[in-house]
Amino acid sequence: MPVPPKKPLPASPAEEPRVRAPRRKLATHTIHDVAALAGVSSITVSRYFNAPDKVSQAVRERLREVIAATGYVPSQVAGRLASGQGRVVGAVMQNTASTTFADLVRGMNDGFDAAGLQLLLANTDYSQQLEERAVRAFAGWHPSALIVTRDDHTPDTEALLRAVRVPVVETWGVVPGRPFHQVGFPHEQVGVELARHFIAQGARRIRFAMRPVAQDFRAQQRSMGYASAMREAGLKVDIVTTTEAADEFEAGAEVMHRLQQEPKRTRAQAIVFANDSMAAGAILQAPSLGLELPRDCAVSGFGDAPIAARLHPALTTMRPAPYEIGMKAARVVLELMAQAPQGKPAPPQLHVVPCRLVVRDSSRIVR
Amino acid sequence: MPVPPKKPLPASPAEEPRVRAPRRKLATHTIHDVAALAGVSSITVSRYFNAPDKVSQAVRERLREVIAATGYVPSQVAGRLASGQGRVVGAVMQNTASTTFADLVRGMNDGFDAAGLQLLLANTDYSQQLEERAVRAFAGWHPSALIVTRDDHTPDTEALLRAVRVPVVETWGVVPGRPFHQVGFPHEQVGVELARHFIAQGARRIRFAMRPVAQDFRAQQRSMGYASAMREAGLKVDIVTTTEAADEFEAGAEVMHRLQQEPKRTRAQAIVFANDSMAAGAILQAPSLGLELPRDCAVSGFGDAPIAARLHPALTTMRPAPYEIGMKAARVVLELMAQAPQGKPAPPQLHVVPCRLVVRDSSRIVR
DNA sequence: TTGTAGGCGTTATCAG
DNA sequence: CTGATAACGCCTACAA
Repeated sequence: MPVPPKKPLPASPAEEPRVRAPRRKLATHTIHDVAALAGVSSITVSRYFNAPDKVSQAVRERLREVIAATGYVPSQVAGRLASGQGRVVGAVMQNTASTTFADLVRGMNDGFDAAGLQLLLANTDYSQQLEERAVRAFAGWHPSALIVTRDDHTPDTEALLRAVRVPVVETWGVVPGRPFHQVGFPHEQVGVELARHFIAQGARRIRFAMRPVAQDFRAQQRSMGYASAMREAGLKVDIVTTTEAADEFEAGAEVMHRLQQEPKRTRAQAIVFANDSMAAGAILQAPSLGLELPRDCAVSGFGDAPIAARLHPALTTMRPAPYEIGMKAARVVLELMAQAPQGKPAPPQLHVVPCRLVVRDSSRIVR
Repeated sequence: MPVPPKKPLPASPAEEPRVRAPRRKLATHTIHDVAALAGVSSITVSRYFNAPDKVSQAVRERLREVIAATGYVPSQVAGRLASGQGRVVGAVMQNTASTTFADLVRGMNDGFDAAGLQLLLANTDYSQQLEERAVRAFAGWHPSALIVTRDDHTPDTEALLRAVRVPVVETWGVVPGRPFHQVGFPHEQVGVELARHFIAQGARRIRFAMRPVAQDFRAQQRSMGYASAMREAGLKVDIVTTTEAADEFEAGAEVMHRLQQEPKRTRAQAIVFANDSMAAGAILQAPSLGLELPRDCAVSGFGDAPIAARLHPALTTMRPAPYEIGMKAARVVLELMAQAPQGKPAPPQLHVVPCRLVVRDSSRIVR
């Protein structure tokens, strides 16, 4: 006869032979506590949160009170495990600190928030290694989608992205021929438009100026667009790269120094700067070099930073729409989730959120 | 004889009368799959990830191969549920899009990343309502801590913050007498230092200029510091507020317009701008108004934005350390987690990450 | 509209 | 060093 497990000695409460220590709990109140207090089953409480219409008015009222009294909040962790849906989206950014990328994040966050998806963020400072690490880390959250902000991944990253079997959206730039969905605009086109803007005004010596950081591959893409437009027009491609040390403003100033030292007759009539900060640095430096812009040299930027319009001369630039791109990326993800609950992985599409040329004084070619 | 509760149908697998449809799964491979393939138990696989030293060299090698072959990634969701530790930190930011706050986020992210904590981000655009919503949402993730970036919460939010029974860190600013941990610097002090900087140079008519947005309560705190320093010196407090419509740069320009129209003898000798953008707007606008800075009016900013050093005159400003503040906030959280595994909730402490005065040309009082 | 049974993938506990 | 067992808190499937 097996021993009866219960109550060998009523006097000593610590007598129980093998009581396992209780394990650490995540929640103070659980759905069961709430259910018990309201006199319903726990699934009804679950429905109260996930499908309120399926719960009667009366029960709903009672639950509202109990929940308010206990301060119960459903556990996201348990819920996601049980439902088999992570409802999380991982986004890998190259540079969280710039306002442009910050706006991109804001757009995504707003888009996902409304749909109950939690955005997980990683910052890589343009490192491919860190991107790989981030993607791997996100995989463990069973993301509903992954968003990346570059198109040149390490082979391992690319393999990982396919392996997670989840929609992948490349954002900010778009380039043809990628195996993933893309939301953004073609950076080459930015270079093309700015070059043409100057070419159309009759300029022939047009320079592209950028920093040497291999990291900012988008700037390189823009420079390539510039180059192709120049070649198309039969003009000489003239890309200058600044020294390493400088920050963007400093780099812009350096470009002007160099320009000033060139003989007037052969020097660039216009400079397409890789971004607004460089262009601003150039404009701010010009007066002390005895250069008057745009008479002595027309300039343009990229980004339409708030300061662009306040410079003298006001800066001609291309205005991207980072917030809209982020929002659109979120929408694309939501669509993909709705379309393919499982099975066929929807062919990759290109979503262009265009970039606008904003013409101000700085780009006027003066003869 | 009662029926044995175990093993419902050992012999015939297809005999079962009611086979339930399989439920949706989160993972493609589980820890059990890996364990089976490697010929060990699943707990050993768990140890391989969480305590590798407790697994023999041989087994470790075998597991490495199997994991590489399957592409298995441990489920964060399941792991956190089982371990009873969310290992998540929720951070509520007022304005994700500014570089300063973005740097704050970067600091936190870097700090938490190293410790395996996942940062969850919310953006409120200075809304107290959205802050409350975000805190509530984060509660469901069983955060190890919550980070907020203001000290004036709604009563409900404040109640929520206490109810989660988790360390709460208020960051960016610090003010005495709060019930939560704080990491940052006293914004009043910024106003005090800048006012004194001008007072020490003999200026008597010193103005503080800000936008009317009630939202930026930090700027208000800085203005109060300015005011107290002025009163202390027996000088008149002169706080001007711009019109609604303008952005920061525009607002700064507006302040200069107003200044120009005042009679020279009574107008401000120095202006403490609420931030660098406003000050930059002012400096950029001045020449076209026939004002020469700092001769006609000395100015200062706040934030030490990259452009501050490149303006003419270069802008005197206060330099905060957002990245360091974020990093420190992360450290504080980690310490609190280590200190109080449970029980006594460590008395709130103040951690000041100081803000530095950076003197440049714009603040020179010329007589 | 409400309830029962059981599993989601992992780790804590206890035992070899 | 390795393993069996039982939660963790919720939700899907199915039944009433």
